[in-house]
Amino acid sequence: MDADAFFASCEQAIHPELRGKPVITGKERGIVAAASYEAKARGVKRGMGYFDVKKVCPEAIIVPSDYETYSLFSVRMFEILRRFSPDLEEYSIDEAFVDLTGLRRSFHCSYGELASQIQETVEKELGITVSIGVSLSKVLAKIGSKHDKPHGLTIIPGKEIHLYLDKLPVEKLWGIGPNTSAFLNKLGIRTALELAGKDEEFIQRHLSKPFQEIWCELNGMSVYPVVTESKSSYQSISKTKTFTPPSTDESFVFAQLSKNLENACIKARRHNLAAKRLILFLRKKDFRDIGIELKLNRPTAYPSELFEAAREGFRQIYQQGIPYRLTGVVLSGLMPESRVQFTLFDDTTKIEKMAKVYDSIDKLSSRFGKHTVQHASSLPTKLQVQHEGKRQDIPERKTALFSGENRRQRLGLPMLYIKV
DNA sequence: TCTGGGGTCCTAGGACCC
DNA sequence: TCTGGGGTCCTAGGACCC
Repeated sequence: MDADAFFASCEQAIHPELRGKPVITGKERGIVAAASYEAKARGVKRGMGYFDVKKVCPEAIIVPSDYETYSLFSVRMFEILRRFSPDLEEYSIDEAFVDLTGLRRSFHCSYGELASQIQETVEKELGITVSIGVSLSKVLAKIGSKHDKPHGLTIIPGKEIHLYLDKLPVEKLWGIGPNTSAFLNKLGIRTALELAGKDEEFIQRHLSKPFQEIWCELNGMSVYPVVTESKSSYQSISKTKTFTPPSTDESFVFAQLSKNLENACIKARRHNLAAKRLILFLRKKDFRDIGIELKLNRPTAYPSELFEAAREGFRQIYQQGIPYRLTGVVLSGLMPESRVQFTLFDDTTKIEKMAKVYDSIDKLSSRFGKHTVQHASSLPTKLQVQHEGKRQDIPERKTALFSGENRRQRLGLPMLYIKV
């Protein structure tokens, strides 16, 4: 099951005055996150900039994304599905896989009728429409759900699989991206049916595991399980930010990185996680990335423990005079904070102090808003305006430097700016 | 489609070990 | 000191997804 234009539909569900109108979400990002079908009909696409949106659809109503509301709709949607089957995979905020096997008996109806009931219930209770595909495997069900949108219900029985794969280009398949499509095309395979029709030996010779699995699924052999357990934790946490125009200002670029690092750590601490590895990367104007992965002495989610490594890593990847458009950090090798052990050589007193500092920072943030206290190294973020000739002073906020800056530096403690 | 942000998993090859 | 054969772990990078 896949909700139709989910974010936009949620907006229309709670704001009746938006119904029937071209609605776009993602105002805060500057690009289209979701577009209602009214907007899509006028040529609005995901990822479009608003300049282009205004051209094709001047009457579009653009609203900021409201993730809390969408999550609420999502939760309620999954609750409805659970009434039908406990074997539910929450695949994304607006998509789910449900294993209906065996349920014809208890509901006294066919799988198709069951799906139809699900669809009606969601639409009646939540006021949004969904599309459903019913078939023998997840890949086939996904094809079905996309086959007829919005408000579609497509059943693909084993005998009719070929009818749905025939006209379907391989690049439309779930799990096959531009690269594999190009490769398959070189092998003379253009449609999903051509891929499914190859024999097993051919598939094993030319393709790696993920694509062998897709081949099985296309042929009605289910190999992807419906994963019932909800994702409890993260493998990695990343924060990236694009800035325009691209910058050659080293301190500005590092400040961006620093800010991302702070944000990633905030998220890690919120989930009580500590990272064993830190990845830094910069994206050049031409969209090529350069990055470095650093092993940390101690799993941590405290920026002040990471800055030294980050500075060194940054020094290694940063090239003078090259314009960058984005910085990113990834915290990986995550483990529960409670399982972090001290080594013989850790300065436990210092670490405990640091823990207290960050605990306080997090408390202040929850009371007064994010970044009430932030690291000084993230501050040059606001100095961007130099491209127009002169630097502006730190705007927006009046800031005061914590006294004792040098002493804090000596102690390896973070420097703090306080919003007044 | 000249391109935003946050994720996951797989694979090849090197380092190292017995 | 050189050699064969077999295995594990780690890392960089690729490919995809929403």
